[in-house]
Amino acid sequence: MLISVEKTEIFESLSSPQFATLIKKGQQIILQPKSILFHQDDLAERCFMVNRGRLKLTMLSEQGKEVILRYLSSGELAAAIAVLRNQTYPVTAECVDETEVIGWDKPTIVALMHQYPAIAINLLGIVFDRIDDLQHRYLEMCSEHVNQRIARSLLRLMRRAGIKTPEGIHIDIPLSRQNIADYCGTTLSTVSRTLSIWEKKDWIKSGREKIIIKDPHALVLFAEGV
Amino acid sequence: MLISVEKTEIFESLSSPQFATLIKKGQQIILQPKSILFHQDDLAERCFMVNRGRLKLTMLSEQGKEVILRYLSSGELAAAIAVLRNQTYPVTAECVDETEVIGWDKPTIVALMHQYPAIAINLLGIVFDRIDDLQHRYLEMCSEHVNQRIARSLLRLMRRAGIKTPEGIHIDIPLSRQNIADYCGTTLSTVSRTLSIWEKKDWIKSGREKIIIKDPHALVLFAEGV
DNA sequence: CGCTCTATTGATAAACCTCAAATACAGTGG
DNA sequence: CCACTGTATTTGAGGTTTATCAATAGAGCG
Repeated sequence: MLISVEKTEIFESLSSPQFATLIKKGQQIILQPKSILFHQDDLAERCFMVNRGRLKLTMLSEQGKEVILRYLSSGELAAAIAVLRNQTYPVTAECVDETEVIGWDKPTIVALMHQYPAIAINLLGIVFDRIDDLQHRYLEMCSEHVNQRIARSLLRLMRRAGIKTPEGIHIDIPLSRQNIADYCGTTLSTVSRTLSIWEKKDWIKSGREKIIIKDPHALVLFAEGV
Repeated sequence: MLISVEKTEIFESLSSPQFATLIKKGQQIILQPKSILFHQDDLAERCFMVNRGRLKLTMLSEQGKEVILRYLSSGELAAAIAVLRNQTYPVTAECVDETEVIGWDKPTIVALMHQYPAIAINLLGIVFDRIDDLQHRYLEMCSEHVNQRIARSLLRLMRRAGIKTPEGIHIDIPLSRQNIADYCGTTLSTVSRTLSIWEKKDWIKSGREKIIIKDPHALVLFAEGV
């Protein structure tokens, strides 16, 4: 298995032999695009680390509207805290590309945490980032207009999955207008209209499920209401 | 100090002597209503447990709009994860009533976590609840109409701070229309209008900074879009 | 009783969604 | 290489929701 300590967020302060033990105790799973790793309201029996590919984490409202919470890439964890509780987890994890994950069941991960307290403490750091991200997005949802939120969403996705190209920074996730709408709580039409305007201003370049950001600075200013 | 293990969320699986040690290592602080325990973008140098009274956790948007993240009551923790990172924490904690907290500085809390791994693991459980709450509210913000969100907010506050009275369930937090608006991302006028309607339907009874819920079931049905 | 803070309510405007039709694009099989 | 098919995207018209502004009424306090 091609897993390095460096690319993981959870095992930062562990030694290599400790890390090897952890991976050995987990189970490798390979999934096809669009398959579901775990489903909303499943009992959280295992937690996972993405090793290759990407997961899309979503929630479904009672009216059936899908909301995207986050995209996870290599080294990131899913259901890591949920597994510690004997509860269901109201989130669905769907593969965007072909995706490889390592899974640990509850007894294993709990035992590992007791054996290496650093894991739990690292996990707290990771969770802090999640809360921070969620709180900021919650703040934006409460206080900003749709197209500001779209700008911030593109910038956020760019920071997490951006690849430099001659044309600009390419967001390396297949993102439809609908996906962007689900990510920032609006509709396909509104996203499409907004992106059209920005494309005319040469701030972005977009295609079918593809976004390239040509002028991040303009988007930042726009998001800040300038 | 009047602190019991039972009423705290963090120290659940600790023995009483262990618990006593923890409290002894902390610092007791008593604050007047409206005073600020920590301010948005302060460096998180201590974490706190509320022992008496209530804290209001808020964030401020770039345009100056206040958003209420949560009200904390006895036994709940503030800045508990932020303190583990050497970072600022974008949240303000303001006292609603006269409030007593216990504070621990970073070296102390880190040492305690290494000494008693159960603390870090309990903390993960608490943090899970926070994330769960935030995710649900984020979902609601993304997918529901204002008055559905107001209904859910009242129900949520009722569950966390409700007191049974002959008239109905009283939310034991001084809540102005503006507070409710800040809690669910809308405006004072909209909240006032909505509550007026519900008062006429006899679902609630409200006064100056006071809400009594007379028919929770009606609100639940309304929130679910029935 | 007057002062201040909170709440109510109306009128108006802006933001945004919904619905719908047309167009562009990628992949497939002939 | 081209037509075909299923998505994805664009764009318009119209309506709903909700914010904004503003003026009035009510509650609590010294």
